[in-house]
Amino acid sequence: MMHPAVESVRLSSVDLLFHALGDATRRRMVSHLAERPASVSELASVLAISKTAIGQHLGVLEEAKLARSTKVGRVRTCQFDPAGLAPLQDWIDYHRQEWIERLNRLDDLVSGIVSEEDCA
Amino acid sequence: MMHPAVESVRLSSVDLLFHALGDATRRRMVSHLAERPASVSELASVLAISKTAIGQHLGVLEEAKLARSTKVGRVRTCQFDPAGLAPLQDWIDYHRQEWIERLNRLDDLVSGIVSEEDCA
DNA sequence: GCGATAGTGAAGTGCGCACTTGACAGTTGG
DNA sequence: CCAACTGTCAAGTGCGCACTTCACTATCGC
Repeated sequence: MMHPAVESVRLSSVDLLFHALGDATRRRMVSHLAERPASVSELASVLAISKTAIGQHLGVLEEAKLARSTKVGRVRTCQFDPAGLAPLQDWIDYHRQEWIERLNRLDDLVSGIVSEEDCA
Repeated sequence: MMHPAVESVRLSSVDLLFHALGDATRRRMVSHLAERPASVSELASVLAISKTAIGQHLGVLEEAKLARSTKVGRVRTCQFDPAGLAPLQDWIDYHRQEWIERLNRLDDLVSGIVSEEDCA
């Protein structure tokens, strides 16, 4: 929905994260990397897609700070970075919290009405 | 990547959740609903998209158990359901945990090697 | 009753994006 | 040194999906 020109620049870490994990293949990739680091070829073999595709997904995961990779010799080793999940956790906490505060506001409102009734 | 026929049936709650929250508009919708319940028209006005689009997004959010809605008279009121975030939280916790265990296994391995060296 | 408002259904459109293929460069081991 | 392997780039393809428009029904306020 956003204009492409707007979307291409300055995407928040939350946007990057949700977009990265919104794809089932990338989620499987993360799950695999959480168990152990892996090369591009290994991931391609496990997930049954081309090495090119793995490279593209890896780019997205790295942009979202969910993975890092280093190339030594001809093999690039990818690893999961759990710290990248933090903004996602923050988003969840924020919305849970906002919900709780909303309930509190309702409680205050209700109890206010009740006490008024008590006075009357 | 998955075959359509496979994808259409039996999607896990995690899949539904990440797909639902993978869209920026639906995330804004959730954020708004976390503050207060809203009607379809109100959401359409706030997010500046058609009421039809809101209805479609609402369907996705309800399928993911992130929102509920009830229609009284001609107005449908939508509300956020924070409990729906649980599987997402579980997913995060699981991957954090798996990472920690991986580190522990590495520690064991390293200390094992070190003690062998000590013996030699 | 009537005009205005709230929502739903069907049908279409455009584009982003996951994925492929094919060609290529760098690395390794026998 | 050559055959096999690892990864990357460029260029395409197909399809899912967010969104729209139009038409229609149901409900509200006056």
